[in-house]
Amino acid sequence: MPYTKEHKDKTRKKILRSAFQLFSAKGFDGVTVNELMENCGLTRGAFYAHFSGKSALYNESLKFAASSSMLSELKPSDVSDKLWLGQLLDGYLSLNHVNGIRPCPLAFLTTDIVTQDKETRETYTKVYDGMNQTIMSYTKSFSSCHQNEILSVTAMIIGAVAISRTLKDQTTVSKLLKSCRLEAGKILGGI
Amino acid sequence: MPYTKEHKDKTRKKILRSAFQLFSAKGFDGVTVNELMENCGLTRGAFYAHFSGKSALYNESLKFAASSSMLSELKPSDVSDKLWLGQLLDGYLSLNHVNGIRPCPLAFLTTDIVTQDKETRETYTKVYDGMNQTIMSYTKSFSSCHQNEILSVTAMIIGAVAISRTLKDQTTVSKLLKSCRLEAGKILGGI
DNA sequence: ATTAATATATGATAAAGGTCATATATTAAA
DNA sequence: TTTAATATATGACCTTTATCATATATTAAT
Repeated sequence: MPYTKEHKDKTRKKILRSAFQLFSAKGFDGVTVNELMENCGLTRGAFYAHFSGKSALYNESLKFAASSSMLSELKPSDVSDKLWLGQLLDGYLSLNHVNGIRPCPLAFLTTDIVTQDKETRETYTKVYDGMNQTIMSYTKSFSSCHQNEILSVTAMIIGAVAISRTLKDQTTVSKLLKSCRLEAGKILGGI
Repeated sequence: MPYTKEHKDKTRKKILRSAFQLFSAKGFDGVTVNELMENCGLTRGAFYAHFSGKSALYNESLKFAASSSMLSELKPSDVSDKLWLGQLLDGYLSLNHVNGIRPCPLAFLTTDIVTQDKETRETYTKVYDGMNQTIMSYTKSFSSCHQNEILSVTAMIIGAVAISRTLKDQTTVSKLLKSCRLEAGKILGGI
């Protein structure tokens, strides 16, 4: 028996992390299996011992990213829902996020998803539903919280980050992020 | 002198239209010069008589799409700014739009833009600025109109359309669009 | 009808990239 | 230290595709 059981799992995770980083930065077609593997110190040959193909990897990396995302982080028990939600908005609408620190797949892969296979699109939909659920669950405790408000805030902040990535001028980006932070806070009942 | 002078220009426009339709549906890498040209009844060889390459075409098709977009349409003089803005929001946040009738490049190409060349990104930025300008100019006449509100509404409706395209379930999409229509109207001063 | 200018088509090229067959390297267990 | 199981690397294949050189087709003007 070669290698420990954890070794393969670690490599798999390393590939997933690397994959999401690259996919979110360059899109499905912008990433080659070659660079992906070299990015984690391996060569392309090893790839097919871990995943059935590039499409399958994309889907898995999306799941992986969602589970390790900002929004999946669990709230410390000594922080109020309202405060926590405010912090989530702050983090989501930050320059760090736009510049690729723990990017949200919903905002970074949006357009790319449309051309992916059924499985991947279903994953994306689940992640999207999850985001709405998360925001709703925190909002409920301090606001009347209509569905309209949740859905529109989600669209706004995903849109804000997606657009921000296309803009070069950081001042413009900051203005956009700040504006959305403010208006999103208002919609959710004054955060 | 073969062909009329208009002929080349017509072909060019035909290519641009075809290009934007395809690029917005499948992204830069998802479209081949071959299919693009066959889509307008020509073959790939003819392409290089009109554009210097695929990247240049992408940029040009983006400009073309912006100029023929919903939001560039000029308001009939007998319609109030407020009413017109409401109609713009209705059209933008409609199933027709999501399904590709005169798609807005801002919402359909968002992620794709990040990996394009400098010129294309600059074009995209201009189109984005233009959208904010347009919405602001209509809003000014009936509302105090802070920049925060404009920027957040733009992000919201672009986000809404971009997300809608990723979702298969039309009921979910309708709910999302309706929600954003409502909240965007509120933010802009009750439309 | 002929011609000249130009649009379009065809064929070729070269590079890129996903995938797989096969060879090599690694290491836990005997 | 040997071995067996498995991870990784290498080489090759085949397809796809952007681009360009060259050939052909088209048509306004003569």
